[in-house]
Amino acid sequence: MATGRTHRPATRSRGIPEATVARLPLYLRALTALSERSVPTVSSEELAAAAGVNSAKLRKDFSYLGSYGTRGVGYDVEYLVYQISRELGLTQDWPVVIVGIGNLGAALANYGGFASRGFRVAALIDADPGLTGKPVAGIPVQHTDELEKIIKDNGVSIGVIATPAGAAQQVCDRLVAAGVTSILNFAPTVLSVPDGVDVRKVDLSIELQILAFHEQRKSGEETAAGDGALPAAVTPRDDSTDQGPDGDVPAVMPA
Amino acid sequence: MATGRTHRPATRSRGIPEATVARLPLYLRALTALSERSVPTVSSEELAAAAGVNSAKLRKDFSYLGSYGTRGVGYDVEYLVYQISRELGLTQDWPVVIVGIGNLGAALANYGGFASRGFRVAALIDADPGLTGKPVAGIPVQHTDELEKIIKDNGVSIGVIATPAGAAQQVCDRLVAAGVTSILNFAPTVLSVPDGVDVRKVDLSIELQILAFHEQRKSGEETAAGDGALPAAVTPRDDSTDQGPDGDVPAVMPA
DNA sequence: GTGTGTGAAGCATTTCACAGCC
DNA sequence: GGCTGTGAAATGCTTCACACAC
Repeated sequence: MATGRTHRPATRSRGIPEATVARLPLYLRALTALSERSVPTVSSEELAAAAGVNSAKLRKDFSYLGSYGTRGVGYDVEYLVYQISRELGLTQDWPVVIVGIGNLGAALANYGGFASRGFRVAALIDADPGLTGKPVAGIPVQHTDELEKIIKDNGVSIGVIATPAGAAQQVCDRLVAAGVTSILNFAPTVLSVPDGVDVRKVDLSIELQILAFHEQRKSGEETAAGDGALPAAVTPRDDSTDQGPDGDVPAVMPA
Repeated sequence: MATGRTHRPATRSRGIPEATVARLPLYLRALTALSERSVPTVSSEELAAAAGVNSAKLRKDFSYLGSYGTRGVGYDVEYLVYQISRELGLTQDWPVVIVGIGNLGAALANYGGFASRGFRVAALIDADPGLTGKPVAGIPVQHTDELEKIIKDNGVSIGVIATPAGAAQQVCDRLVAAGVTSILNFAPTVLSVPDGVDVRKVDLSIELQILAFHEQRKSGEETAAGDGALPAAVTPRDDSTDQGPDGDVPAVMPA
């Protein structure tokens, strides 16, 4: 439906809730898989299960994008893939630089999920001269001295920091000064950036700590410890069909 | 699905809100840094800045743990480190196995943040016989066939999956069957697990997509594209002093 | 009948703002 | 006087439940 009204409805100018934005990539991944299997349409129930959320949430999320479904039928897979891609800005190609080519940086460089989703690794950068010129994932590593030039020549606006914590802020400052306005930070440090620059962080040890917290309460049954503190015991968290944590948080990659 | 019951009345009594749990590791990291510099006390304002959140939120978070501060003064650094560590279950040692020793698995094995935080890499596991016996981060890789034995012999309850997406569910099933009850998943797939098992996921391409979404609206403006319509705004995001994207909810999940 | 789209209700989290203790 | 701890208000997110379109 589109044609007629397209008003961006309602949702007021602000747009789409952050929580919804964080789930769009999940829907997109599930839809892409369906698309590859040539499935023409899906119901909110099926898609929700594939994405690991519940259907009411999914329908609500989609309602912020517009009315892209057909009552009594479901959603057209291809059409939704396109709409979500567009909403996320993936119909354009984003050049990305990865700074810090250690184990993690190399893992990121090799991550296939980039290219397939509108991202292109424009350059790999490391401060170690010994790495300069050496190819990683087919791309030669360049020295940090070139950072500013690389950013400018390639029109890079998204940078990934995979350096040790001690170097992160400095790298961040240089990226920002060179024009980067979105940063994905893997270093365990809080980065400070000027207004207008977005930072998202992924911290492996934080995720593990959160798991440890819940793990601790499972075996500990008595609840008691101390005083009445824990809730009931065994079942700690919730219930729904959701799998994702996400609401936001962290994020990922495979290798 | 799930459910039958549901609603755990949740966090009632002493239960700590998920959003708070997700921030405790941040506070702990900031406090550890202060501790290393031998700083004896901090105010909520200072600590909040170091952790990248605002002070009201931090005080509220701490209020769920108890009254560990001193009015007019602030918090005792060492004491808080201890209390938070205890709350997170880090005063005990958690053996962890990493399955899938590709670039990412190797990066995780080498990640120093583990050992320093109550986690111990008990074993590295990979399906490639060519890797068996080869040391990574000083630990010899073991073959997948040994998975169940390793889990049991070491009393492992937390597993990290860093395999390709196609192998993830299978690995997950084996981990769970062998007794693992918390899983950190780096593979871009939704895992299904029985009730009582927590899964957290980290997905790099999702994080990048979220950045792309915001990036798009910055320069955006012209926008147009197609039919839809982006809102107008140039500056969409944010505001506060927080750095994390997080806002979101974190994640745990049962399944 | 079937499954979407969405007000309205229900919860959770954040922020405010100030009383209370040092 | 300074800074914590916390009710209460504000905001944001999720779930419910049902009218409506197909």
